[in-house]
Amino acid sequence: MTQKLTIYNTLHRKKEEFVPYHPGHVGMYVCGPTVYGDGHLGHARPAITFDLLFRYLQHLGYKVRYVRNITDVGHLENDADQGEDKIAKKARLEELEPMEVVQYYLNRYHKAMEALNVLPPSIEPHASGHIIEQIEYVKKIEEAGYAYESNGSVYFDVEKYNKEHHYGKLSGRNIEDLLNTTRALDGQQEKRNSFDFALWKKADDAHIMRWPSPWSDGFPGWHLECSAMGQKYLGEHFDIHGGGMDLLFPHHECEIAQSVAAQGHECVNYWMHNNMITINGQKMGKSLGNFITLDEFFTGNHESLAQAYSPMTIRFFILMAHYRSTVDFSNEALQAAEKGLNRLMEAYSNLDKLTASPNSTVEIAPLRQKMYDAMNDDLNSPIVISHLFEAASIINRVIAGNDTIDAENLALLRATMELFMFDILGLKKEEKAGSNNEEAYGEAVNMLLQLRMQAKANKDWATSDMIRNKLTELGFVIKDTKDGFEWKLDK
RNA sequence: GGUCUCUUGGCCGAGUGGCUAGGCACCGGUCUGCAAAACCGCCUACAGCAGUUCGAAUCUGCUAGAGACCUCCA
Repeated sequence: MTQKLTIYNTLHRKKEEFVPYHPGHVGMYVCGPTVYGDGHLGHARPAITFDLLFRYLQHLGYKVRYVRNITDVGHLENDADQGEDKIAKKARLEELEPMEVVQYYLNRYHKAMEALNVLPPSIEPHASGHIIEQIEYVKKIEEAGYAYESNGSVYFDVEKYNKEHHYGKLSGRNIEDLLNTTRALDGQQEKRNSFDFALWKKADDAHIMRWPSPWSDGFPGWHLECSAMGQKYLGEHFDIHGGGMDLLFPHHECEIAQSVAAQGHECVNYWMHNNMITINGQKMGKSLGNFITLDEFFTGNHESLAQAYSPMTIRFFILMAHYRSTVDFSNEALQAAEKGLNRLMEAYSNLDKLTASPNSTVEIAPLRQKMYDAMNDDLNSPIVISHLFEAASIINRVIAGNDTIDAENLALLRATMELFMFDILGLKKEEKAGSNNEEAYGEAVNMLLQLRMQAKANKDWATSDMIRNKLTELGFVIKDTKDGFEWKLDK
C-alpha cells in the first residue's frame, strides 16, 4: 500500500488522510435506496461514487466490507404523525403486498446497477429484516436516558442530548437555529420539541407494515435502521459512512446522536457525501417530480432525452465530474460523454495495432502515477479521465508515427489503461445500444448479392462468380431465383 | 426567515496565490478518389466591483445571480 489516499471528511470539512480503524481492513456503510419506485439518475450518483471508492480501496489491497442497506420500511409520507408508510401506501394503490412492491423495485434496482457495472456490496441488509436489532437499539437509547415514550411512540430527546453533546456537529447547525425554524405544519403534540425525532412509531389502524414492540405495534423510525445495521455488520467503530448530501441533515445527524446515545461514542471516522445531480439547475428528486429514471435513459424513452444513453455513457458522465460537485444533466453533456468514452475505448482497441520500437519518446510511469495522485486526492475521477485521454493521445500519436514507444512502456500503457479504465473507474466495453449484429451482417450479405446481380446484368461473370464462390466458401448457400436471389447460412 | 454552498471559455468540467487540465463543439491544415477516423494547429476563460500581494480564477470585503438543507429525498 504505497498510495496515500486522502478523502474529504464532511465531519471536519476538510480532506484527511485515510487511515483505517483496523489496519488492512475497511468497513464502509452507504445509505441505499428506498425501494418504492424506479431508480433515477440521482440514485446512480452515490452508487457509482462509492463503487469507485470500493474498487479503489480493494485495489489498494484493503479487505473491504461494504454494506449498503435497502430501506423497505418506516419512511413516512408527510409529517411524522399523520403519514403512512410509503411502501404500504404504494402497495394499496397497486393492490399488491408491500413486500411484493419491495421485491419488484429491488429487482429492477439490481438490474440497473448491474448495467452500470456497479459491483454488488458485500452485504445488502433490509431494514425489515432487522426489526429486532432496531428495537434493541431503541432500548439502549432509552436506558441511557435519551428517549421518552409518548402515546406508544418513542422519541429521541434532542434537547437533553444537546446539553452534553453537540446535536448538529455534522451538518453545522445548532439547536437554537432549529428552534427558530419550526415549521408551521408541525402540530405534533406527542413530541416535547419539534426537533425531536421518532425512534419508534405506533402504527395506526390503516398501517399495514407493523411489528410488535415493548411500546406498541408499530415500526421503527427512519434514522434507526442505518445505526442498527451499521453496528451489527461493521461494529461499534467503522471507517466510512457515505450517502447523498441531502441525507446530511437530519438523517446522518440523527445517526450520530443515536450512536452516541446508545454506545456512548461515535462510530464513524469518515463521513462522505456525494453532491446532487441537477436538471435545469434544480435538484433531480422524487418530491419535485423532475427525475428521469435509469431505464428511461437506457431506452431514450423520455421527452427530455434527445436519444438513448447507454449505461456506460451514464457512468462516464457521472465520473467526469467530481463527486462533491453538482452535475447538471443536459443532452449536450451526455453526448459529449458518449463521444469521449468512444474515443477512449477506440484508443484502447488501437493498442493492438501498436508495435514496440527500440526507443521510446513517451514515458508511461509518470502518467500512471498522476492517475494514482488524482485518485488519492479525494477520488478526483475527472483528473484521472483527463490522463486517460492523454494515454489515448499517446496511442494515436504512435500509430500516426509522431511518437515511438518501446516494449516496456507499451506493456505499462496497456496495464495502466486496463487498471484505471476497467478496474477502478469500472468502465466496460458495451455493444452499441439498439444495434443488432445479426441483422447488420444479414444486410451486408444482401448488399453483396445485389452487387452480384449488377455484375450479372453487366455480364461481368468474373465478379459475379467471385462473390458467389467466396460466400459459398464462408458457408452461405446462394440460390438464384427468377427475379432475384435467396440465401441462407448452412451451418 | 435561519444555516450553508456555488458562479470558470459556445457547452460540460478540473484547478485553491505564479508553471494558466481534459472532453465535446467550432474553425484552419495534413492525410484521403470523396468522406469518416486520426494527427498538427487555432480559440486562452475564471459573475461584477473594491482590497491584500511583487503577483489572484485561487485570499478578504461588498454587490448581483443560482442552488442545497431546515419536510420524504441519492
